[in-house]
Amino acid sequence: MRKYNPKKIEKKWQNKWYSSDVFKAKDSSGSKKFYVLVEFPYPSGEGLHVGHCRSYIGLDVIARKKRLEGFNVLFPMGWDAFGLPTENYAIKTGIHPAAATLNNTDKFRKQQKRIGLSFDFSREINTSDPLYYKWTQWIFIQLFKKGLSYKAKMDINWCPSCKIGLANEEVLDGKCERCGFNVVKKEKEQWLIKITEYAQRLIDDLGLVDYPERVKIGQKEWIGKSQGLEVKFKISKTTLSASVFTTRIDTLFGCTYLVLAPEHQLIEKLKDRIKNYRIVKSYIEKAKSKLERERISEIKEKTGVELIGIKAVNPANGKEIPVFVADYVLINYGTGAIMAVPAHDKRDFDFAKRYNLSIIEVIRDNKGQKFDYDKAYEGEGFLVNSERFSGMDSKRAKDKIAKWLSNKGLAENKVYYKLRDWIFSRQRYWGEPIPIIYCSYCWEKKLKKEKDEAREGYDYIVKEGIKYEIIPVEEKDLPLVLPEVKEYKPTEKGESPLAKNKDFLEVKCPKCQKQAQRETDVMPNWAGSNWYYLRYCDPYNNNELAGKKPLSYWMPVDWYNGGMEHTTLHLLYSRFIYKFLWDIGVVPKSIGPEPYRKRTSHGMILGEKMIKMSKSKGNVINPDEVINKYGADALRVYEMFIGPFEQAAIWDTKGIVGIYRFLQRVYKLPSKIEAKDSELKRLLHKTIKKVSLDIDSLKFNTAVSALMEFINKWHKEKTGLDKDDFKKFLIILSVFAPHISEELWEESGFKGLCFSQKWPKHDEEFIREDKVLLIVQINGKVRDKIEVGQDISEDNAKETVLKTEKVNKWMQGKKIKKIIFVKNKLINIVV
RNA sequence: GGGCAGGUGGCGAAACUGGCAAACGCGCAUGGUUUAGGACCAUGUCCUUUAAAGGUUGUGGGUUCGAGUCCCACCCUGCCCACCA
Repeated sequence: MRKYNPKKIEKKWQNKWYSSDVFKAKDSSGSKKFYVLVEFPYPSGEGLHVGHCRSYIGLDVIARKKRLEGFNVLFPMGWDAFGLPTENYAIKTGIHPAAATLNNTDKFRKQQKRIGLSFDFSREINTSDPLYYKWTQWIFIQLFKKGLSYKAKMDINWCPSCKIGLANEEVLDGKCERCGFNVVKKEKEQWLIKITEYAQRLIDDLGLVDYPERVKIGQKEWIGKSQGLEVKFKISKTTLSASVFTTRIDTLFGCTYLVLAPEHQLIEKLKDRIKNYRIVKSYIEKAKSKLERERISEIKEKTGVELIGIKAVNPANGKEIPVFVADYVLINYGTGAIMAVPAHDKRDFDFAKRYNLSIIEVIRDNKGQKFDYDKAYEGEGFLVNSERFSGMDSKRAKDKIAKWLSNKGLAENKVYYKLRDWIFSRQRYWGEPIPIIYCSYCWEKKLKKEKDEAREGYDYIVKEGIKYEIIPVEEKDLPLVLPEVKEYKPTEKGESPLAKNKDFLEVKCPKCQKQAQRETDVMPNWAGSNWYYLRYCDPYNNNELAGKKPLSYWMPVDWYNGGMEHTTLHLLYSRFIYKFLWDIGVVPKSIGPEPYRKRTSHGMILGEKMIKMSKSKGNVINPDEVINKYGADALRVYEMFIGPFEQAAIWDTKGIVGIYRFLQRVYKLPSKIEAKDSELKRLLHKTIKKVSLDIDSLKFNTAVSALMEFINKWHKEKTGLDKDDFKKFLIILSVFAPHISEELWEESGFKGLCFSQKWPKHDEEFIREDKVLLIVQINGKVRDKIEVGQDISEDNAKETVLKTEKVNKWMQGKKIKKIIFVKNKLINIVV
């Protein structure tokens, strides 16, 4: 009796594959290329878990199928190795992050090979390798040279526990994403990247790519474009004015007060005229020091202080209105000031109610329902109480009022984005050192004119009263290697541990050779991961980020799959960096302005009761355990069978048993090759058709079930398949279960590897059925099913059906009103 | 508060442009095989009912010869974002 022994089979084939070059992508090839990319993992100490595998296996199926279809496939793997967990591990254990990383990547690679993934490991990259991050630093320098990176003092989210500045996206609910500590505000000098400059293009070019609609929506929402009007409100008895941004200029007549953000500069300018300045000042101080957490929890409780002695003028009607400072207005969106229309904005309404401010209805909904002063009406409608605009439709009023104000020079069209510049500094150790040098001598040498034109943050910085010129490291001196340090912890002041390393900190200025200082911040995780797919095209190039020739051949990425959680930020950042590199000609123009042609996202794999798998909950499933028990093929097929690829799925180890049974059944079949049976042949061709279509549309689960149905049928039949058809079956099976397929291929005496055959095509001739099952309905209810010839005519069908016993029984004493006939499917008699 | 995804057996899930609801798998039940367990094989398994028949896709309505699928209203779950003017 044959026994299915996955351990033996899998080891054997993995040895063959990984010691040969079957998975290697060839840079020059006559055939068409196909670039399949999966997000590279952060090599944590825990190793791979079954969630990673879902993406790898799914795209491995795609990659293998594309190869069988004759494409020259690039399917690479690498490591996103910089990052906090490894650094925290170093702080705890004293083990150098590089050593830990080496350990972890070895582990990951080994695990991936145990699954039989067809990655081209000869192109493996590692973001913490100086030969790689040389180019990450190089990109930063190019950004700097184009004025797209700058240093600015800003309030950052500071985690007092991790002693690290956090990006907005790392703050969840006012707490540090990693340690859960409450985040506070802290002013720090940070490097920023001007992604905002690309906002419009990042929206527009979404039209060029094949992403799921929800991903496109996510990107657009994050960029948050809004088109509106910037309107000037004069401050009474002064020459000053406050600009506000609004998308609802049609509500202008309902504006009954103005609100400034606490950080608004106008307050300082009006200092002497504000009668209650002390109270205002203390409100501002309090607002500024508020923790993120408090601000969020106080959304419903809007607070503010009136600037007594100050009035603004509503440009619509010349009326004087009060001015407030309140922290529900944000300094970093729009102009940092708003015109408040309490009748038609919920936030303004809440505020006006609290401080007893007047509320004037100016928009009435189209049903003409009167405003009830109970809550704001935010919809559109027609104008009331708006002088000569009253009665006008709100859409038309927008244009009219905008024109009227523009002609008076009081307003202009404006577009704002929610997207902010990207904070690119981390006061940490385990990251790419930012290749910047600060030289005070160079600054002093500058001509007065140059100094006048210089911008802080772009050309110079000020540190403890001294000005320094910002000078990028010379490109020939890259990589700027991350030095050894004694301690990996940030300093008490919250500086990078690099600041304590004198050999690193002190450097000769590349311009004047005098004593200068290095930047000690490092880059965030994103830095290495937003251009890695370019490096795979040419991973060993030491003169360029990647050569033009391999880039032109391989790019763009044809299919990129990754986690749902990366579909906004990682995707946006990497699209931006790509566009920049494309603009400066590093990436050939011919590739086009987008890096990824198609993006898909796999769903998460959850533990029991829909709980996320995590180390702390102890419910992480390690693929090794599964492989030890059932084999890699079973793991692969199970992960594809578990549910729709793009939806979350619940892991159930018991479910693998069914897959194991299926594979076992497959293994025992070969004795049945020989005889011919047209029914089985027909099913095979149907199966080929379904599996081909399903894989292309990411429906792996139904593709697997089609394979099962075929095997079940074969298992029951007394007869088998001929050799050619058996080959076809093995080939379509091999993308899911490559080891067992290869073994059976060899055992059957077929030539070459199953891996390098041709993907079979189904033959419609074989699929065609002579007879079809016609559903017979009476009044839409199924009453009978009869077998009729393919393509039977309507008249024939009627005649046949009306003769049958069952139909006659149901028809007794009833008249036919109508008959609906759907060819080869159904006939419905309406009585 | 906004956006997105989803709601179908005991469970994971199928159902192409409206046309046999529950394919495939797990689990369960009965029988066979086995020293026993496991494994394997066979049969059955949405609900009510012996059957005939009827009912059933979160709830309520609508369109249609016909609705899990389309339209309207509502309820629930998950994820993401959140004072963005």
